[in-house]
Amino acid sequence: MDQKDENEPGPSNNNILYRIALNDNKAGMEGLDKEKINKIIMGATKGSRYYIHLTNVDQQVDQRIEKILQQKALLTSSQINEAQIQVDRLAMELERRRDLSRVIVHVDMDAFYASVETRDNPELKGKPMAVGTMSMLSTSNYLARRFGVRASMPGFIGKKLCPDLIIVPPDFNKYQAVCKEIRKVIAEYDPSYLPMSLDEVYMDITDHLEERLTWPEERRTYVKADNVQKDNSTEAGVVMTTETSKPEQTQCTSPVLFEDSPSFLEEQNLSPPMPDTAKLEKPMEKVIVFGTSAEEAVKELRFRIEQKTSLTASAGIAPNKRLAKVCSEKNKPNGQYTIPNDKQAVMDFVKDLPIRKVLGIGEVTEKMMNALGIKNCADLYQQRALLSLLFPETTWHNFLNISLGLGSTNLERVGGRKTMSTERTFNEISSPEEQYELCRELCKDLADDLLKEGLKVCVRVSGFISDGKPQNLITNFLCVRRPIKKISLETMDKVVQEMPAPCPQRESFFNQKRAARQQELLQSSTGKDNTIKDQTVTNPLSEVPKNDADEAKEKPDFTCPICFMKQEDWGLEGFNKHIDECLSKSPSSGYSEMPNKGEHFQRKMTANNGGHENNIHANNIKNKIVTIPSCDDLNDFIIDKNTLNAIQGNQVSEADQKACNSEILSEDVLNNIKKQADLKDINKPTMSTPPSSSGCIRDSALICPVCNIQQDTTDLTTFNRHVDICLNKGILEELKDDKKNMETIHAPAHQSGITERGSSTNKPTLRSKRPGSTPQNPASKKARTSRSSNTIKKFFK
DNA sequence: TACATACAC
DNA sequence: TATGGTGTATGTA
Repeated sequence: MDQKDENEPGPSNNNILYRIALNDNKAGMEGLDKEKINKIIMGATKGSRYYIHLTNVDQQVDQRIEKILQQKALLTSSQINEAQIQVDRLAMELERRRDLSRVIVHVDMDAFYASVETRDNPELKGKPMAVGTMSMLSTSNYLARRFGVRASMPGFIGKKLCPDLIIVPPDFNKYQAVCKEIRKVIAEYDPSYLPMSLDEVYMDITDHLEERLTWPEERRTYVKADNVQKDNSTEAGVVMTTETSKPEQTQCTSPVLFEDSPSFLEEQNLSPPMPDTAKLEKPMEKVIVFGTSAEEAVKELRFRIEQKTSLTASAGIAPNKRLAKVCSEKNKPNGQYTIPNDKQAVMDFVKDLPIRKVLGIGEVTEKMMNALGIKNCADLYQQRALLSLLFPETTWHNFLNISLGLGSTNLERVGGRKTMSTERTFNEISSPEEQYELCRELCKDLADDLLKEGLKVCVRVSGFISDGKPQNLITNFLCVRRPIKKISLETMDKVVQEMPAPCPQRESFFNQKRAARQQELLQSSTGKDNTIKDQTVTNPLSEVPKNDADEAKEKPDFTCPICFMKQEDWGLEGFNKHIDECLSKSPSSGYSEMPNKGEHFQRKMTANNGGHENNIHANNIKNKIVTIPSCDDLNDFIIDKNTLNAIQGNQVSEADQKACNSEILSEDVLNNIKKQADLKDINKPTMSTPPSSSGCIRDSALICPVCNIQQDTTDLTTFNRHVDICLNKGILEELKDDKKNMETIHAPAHQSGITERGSSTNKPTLRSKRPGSTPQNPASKKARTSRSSNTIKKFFK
């Protein structure tokens, strides 16, 4: 491939440069030397893992395209004609329902993070800067954009493009504070605005406009504030009598946004139209009267934001969210664009609109569409019948809506957050210690996040009931104990001070070994190398003996989980070989009896169970993590067994010496327990624990931590059953409440004043304490459960 | 249901 | 040296 091709990115090219090359589809990036910039980017990218990754991903997309083209080739004209009739029928129906009654505004702050940083640090003025890290830039200022530096570009490439680039680490607390100020202004125009991120909101100003018509002029009149950063005097009607502005203050275009790029904007004839009200355009004018139209109202809004924060915003005004979003990009920065509420105006606008400009059409979709000869919305409409035959219903319906310029006017946020997750990108790590360390970090982060959100985690583990199957316990215990040993202590410390030993139940090392061996036997004739050893090495969580996160740091602990012999001189290979041998010697049942050689472990379990080693069994272990919604926000989570097991595994900590049962309870529950029993004593290893008693409550009366009632039993199983019922009762009560809410809550958001969604992005809804359970999203509880379990579970796979 | 993919910011 | 983190929606096996 020659250089020329490589520097002409485009989805139709059969290379991935279009993914890598400068995406200049951003305000402030017009007229750049793309060839030069792309050469630098390519130089920094080619051959990297990232490049390889992109190549792979792109190949998959190409395959999809290939498939679609094949399907297309098979279509007959009669099929297409028939589809055309169906699709047009739907199009007519959609047209009939077109809603042109609302005035929707999308407000988008210009280079938000970068502008905030520059505003707060005058030294950055006039210099190319970006907010982010060497790995990733969140945004760049307009001067940096002239070098090709933009958001979603790694900082090190930014530095290559612009060696003087200053990279400022993000300060989200600061942005949040600014965001709050901005939203206060926005709420005056639409208390039910819909925040999408810190720097973006949708508003419906229809009601405001209606009301605005009745306002006297004073109410639409503003005076430039003396200090744009202190805008307490910019309230309409107030500032008229507060002569705070000074003659030297000129028309207030943002000192932050434009100080570094005015000439560029002039060159491009993109001088910010803001505010283009005649009076405002006179530099020395102090008093500004805004009109009553949508445009004027939005200009006023942007003016006030700028007065208050010294930051500029751009806006789009249109009959629906989709179009408003496109419009806000149109005259960025510091501009606005309007599509009147008129069908013809909408269609005219949409006709030449490149599909990629539409929210939801990304690189992949664009490439697929291009392969079908579709570039803009007119093409999209043209090909509607074909698309209906090639794509799933939801997808082609969406395409049809896009091509007709249709979109939602609903600013209600459906439900609250559905998942919470933590992830980290890391270099290849083969060391188990590092893997576990990462694992621990992730757990800790997630637990912290859960706690920050007011979610409480309740983990309950109970019962080592004698049933004659001790090996399950042993193998599972060994499997999970070490790898995840510390994590839980670190992650859950904020909930509970000390954790007794858990009894993890995830797929054991032993089981995995056995399964692998069986598979190996099955496949031995095929000659495939699918050895246990391989699995041992590739599955970090099955690498029990070599993965002791605590001990391996000092020296590897090669204690065989089958025979319990410890041999520090073994290498990994030797160790695996030994395990193979041991496994091949072990009875096919594998778990039917305590290994004779297991003295080491037996000793531990003897200690754990107060000397009742013969009663150590595990098939009755109950593991649960329930994260209970706090009284004031967010979701409930029910984390699945595997997750719990993993976390419990970490909680083992000094499990060898401690009791095998544990309870990790919510703070409230824990407090209850604390009142009833001395936790310090509870967590101390004891040799006098009755075999069936919980390690947590063995020295005190069995008082249910949920209902707080003393149980008339000393039998742990019975007790646990009771606690189970109690916990479930709680959930059932919540479900009942939800049902009640469904029946009683109907008032639309705007009827109840400022709504949650208007007040905070992070706490998405005020309408319900538990947004996921609101009538808007009755099924979300289940969904969340599944999602949350997935996200955590992934860490332990 | 679980997982993969696409997308946004 | 080096290409993020978090969340949602949707399709598919």
